[in-house]
Amino acid sequence: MNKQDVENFLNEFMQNCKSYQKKSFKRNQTITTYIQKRNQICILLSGEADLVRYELNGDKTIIDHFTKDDFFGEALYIVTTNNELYVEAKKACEVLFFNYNYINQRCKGNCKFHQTLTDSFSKLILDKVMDLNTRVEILTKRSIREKLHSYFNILATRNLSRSFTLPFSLTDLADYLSVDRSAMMREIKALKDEGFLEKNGNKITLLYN
Amino acid sequence: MNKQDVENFLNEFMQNCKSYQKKSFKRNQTITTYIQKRNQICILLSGEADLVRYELNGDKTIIDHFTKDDFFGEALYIVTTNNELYVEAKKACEVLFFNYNYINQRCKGNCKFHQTLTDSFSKLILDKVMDLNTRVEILTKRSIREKLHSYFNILATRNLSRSFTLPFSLTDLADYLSVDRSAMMREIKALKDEGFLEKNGNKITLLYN
DNA sequence: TTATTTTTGTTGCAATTGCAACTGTTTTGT
DNA sequence: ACAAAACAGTTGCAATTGCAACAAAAATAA
Repeated sequence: MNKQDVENFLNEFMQNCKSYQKKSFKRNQTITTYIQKRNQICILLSGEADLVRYELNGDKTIIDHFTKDDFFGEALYIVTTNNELYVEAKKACEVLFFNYNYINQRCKGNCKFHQTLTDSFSKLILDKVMDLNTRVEILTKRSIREKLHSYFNILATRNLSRSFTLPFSLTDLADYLSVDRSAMMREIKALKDEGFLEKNGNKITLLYN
Repeated sequence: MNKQDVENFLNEFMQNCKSYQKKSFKRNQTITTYIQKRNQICILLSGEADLVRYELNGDKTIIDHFTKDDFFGEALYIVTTNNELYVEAKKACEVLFFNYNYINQRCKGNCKFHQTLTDSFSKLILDKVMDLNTRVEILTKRSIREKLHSYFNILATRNLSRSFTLPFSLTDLADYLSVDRSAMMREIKALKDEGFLEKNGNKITLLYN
């Protein structure tokens, strides 16, 4: 199920089924928290949002980054720790909320769109697994340089080009890679100086294979 | 679906369905690789195995650790990079192989166990998502001390006790946390000296809340 | 049971990373 | 349009981490 499929499906779903809520959020508003066990599934219809964790020492980690048609919710993020996680709108967002229980249950009207959702859900989850595996792949790299290299390669592959635009700010990139921002900037500068890449604002071009 | 459920299900499955292969492996043998796109799903019936990646520089990373009734396979590990991943037997293993396509297809005999598998699969995947989220949670911690703290807390929570046995050797723990072994040992020693934990071989007791 | 391999435990030293503290630029909100 | 906030870009210095190289203990294989 690709992004276009998701979009088509959602349009049909929203026209035919009333078992969801749609809400709008402004920049910096909290869309949801992963504290209460609400079995909530959310789909981002427009805008951008981050799943973030704040440590006691003030460190912020961007655990995930969501764009149009991404889905999230505590039903998809079950851990054994009791950290407080927030989904924060980075831009104005429209979000669809519904309950995970619906996914494996028929709704009262035996609505066929729930069935479609059920059928699609394992594929959506597999996408989520892929994202998480990618994230783990990057995070297990032992140096900032390797993390950048790994992440940039993934972006280049996705973009089918050695040029690509970073999906978020450099500040957020550091949080995503879970490294200090200034140390990351230093490393990016070194990569530029050594001729491994070119950088124009948020646009990166890799100069190696 | 807990471990007991998985076991019961597998027993029934294996008695009633022939669309799988069962193989045995000795210690250090490679069970499978994640290179070819085989859509293979594997279930570990007995023994222990690791999903590992070898970097060009020789670094080894333990991406995942499998014990009885865990399932794995490249159908569950799709990334955009072309790294070679191996599943290596740490002890003598028995493994069940079948194809992911079976999961969303009826088999020729319209076997009801495939249906059960289909129904169970999204739950199994959710468990996988949980594991991955936990892994990301640990890996995003910025220091070895925080990584250890985070991981030990998870083990303590799972074990419902502040005492627990590490599920793998200290050497492998370092690979799992993606840090240098000697640096990790130094940190464990510091934690002992500072009175945060006690250690007896692979048994750890946390002395804080 | 003995030899071999793996694991544990340690340490000095070098390299990397994080921290703090700035300045200038860009973006956002009113 | 202007003020405020966020972001980008730097740097010195301290702390942490990784590397290399051991010896001793434990586990495994023959």
